[in-house]
Amino acid sequence: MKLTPLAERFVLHFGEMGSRWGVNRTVGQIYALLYISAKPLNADEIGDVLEFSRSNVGIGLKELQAWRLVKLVHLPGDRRDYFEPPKDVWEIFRVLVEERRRREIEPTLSLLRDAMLEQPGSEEDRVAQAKMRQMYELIELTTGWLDEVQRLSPETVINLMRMGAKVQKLLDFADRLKFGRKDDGKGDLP
Amino acid sequence: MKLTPLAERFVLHFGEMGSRWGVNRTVGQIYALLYISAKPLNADEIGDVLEFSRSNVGIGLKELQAWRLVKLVHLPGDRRDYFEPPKDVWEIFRVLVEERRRREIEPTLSLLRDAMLEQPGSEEDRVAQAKMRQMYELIELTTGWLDEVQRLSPETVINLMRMGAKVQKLLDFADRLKFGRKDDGKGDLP
DNA sequence: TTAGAATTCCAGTAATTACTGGAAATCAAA
DNA sequence: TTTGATTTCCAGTAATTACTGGAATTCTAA
Repeated sequence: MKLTPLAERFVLHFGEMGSRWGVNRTVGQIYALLYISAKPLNADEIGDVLEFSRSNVGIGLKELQAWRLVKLVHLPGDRRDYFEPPKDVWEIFRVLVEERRRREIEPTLSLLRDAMLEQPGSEEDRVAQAKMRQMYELIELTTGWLDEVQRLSPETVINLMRMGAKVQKLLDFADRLKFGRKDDGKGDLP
Repeated sequence: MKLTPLAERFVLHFGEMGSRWGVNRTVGQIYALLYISAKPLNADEIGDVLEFSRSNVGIGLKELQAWRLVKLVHLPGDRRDYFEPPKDVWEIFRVLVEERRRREIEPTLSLLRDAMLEQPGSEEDRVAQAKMRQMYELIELTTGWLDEVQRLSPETVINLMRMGAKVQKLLDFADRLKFGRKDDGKGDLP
């Protein structure tokens, strides 16, 4: 089996991009192939199309499962493992955010927490701890916000995003109405 | 010169984390060192503390400059190049978001745009194009929103983040007031 | 329980990426 | 200019990471 030129370009691109995210070329290509595939694929089909060894495909699929970017499914009357990505692109986005956070952010937060608790042994340590605290607070704020956003429905998030910076103006407006002020000097709705 | 245990832990951690972002251990360590340092450092000092060869430090610093994560500064009466990160942690955050977008997102958007314009050669191509369009729309929405947020002041962004999901409720509230409705069935402020 | 099909593991090898030391180039002050 | 200090470039080498094919294991249906 062979890829159409369109599919091939997509697959190769994700192979290259994979290396910029913590996954290798193989893994990127396998994911891209599954993403645009009309139906779930098994390891043999993937290896056949991408010309990877059977083992290499196996390893790649295991890594994608660890990322929760592909799911194992079974087809009736077929013992082999088939794989497909989550149906909804928002679901994929959510999983990506969660996994990156778990792998990259949480260990850093934990290190920063420990480091901040330590008794500084010198003036340099005191400066270093202050910088670490700044970083910690920024990450805490951002991830806390992400947590809250993830609780909203995709539709709500889409709406909020479509509003963009208008949110701030609307909030000013609501604020004024709520507290019955005439004008707070911060401008108005368009 | 030698690092305090506190600084060393931080530096080593960022070395490991570097590999999960597209930079190598060396680059991660150099950045971490500069970040917690009380004053700008030159290449010799960095190589001395981290025990890297002079060239290796040079390459690492060049990469960090390409990421705009460190700035070149000069000290009066000293010809050597000194380096320091942007002062404000929010500035660092902004730069990181921008650079990752430029390197990882823009090339993908460009590929997707091209691919979507092509005449599908088969049913598979049509399916693939539909998936690509979904991905494209999600990325467009998200990056467009990011653009708008980046125009706000850090203080405003901090405030919005602190509000978290309350934003949605406040917006419903503003919406109702604005259009003079008694109740739209979507709930109320707490 | 067994045969056959599929998956996982593993050791050796290939490919890639990172690092070093020295040589060349650049730069600023004299 | 020239000199001395500093930075950049480069080729060879080391280290890491990825890949392969086969062997061992697991699993299911008969």
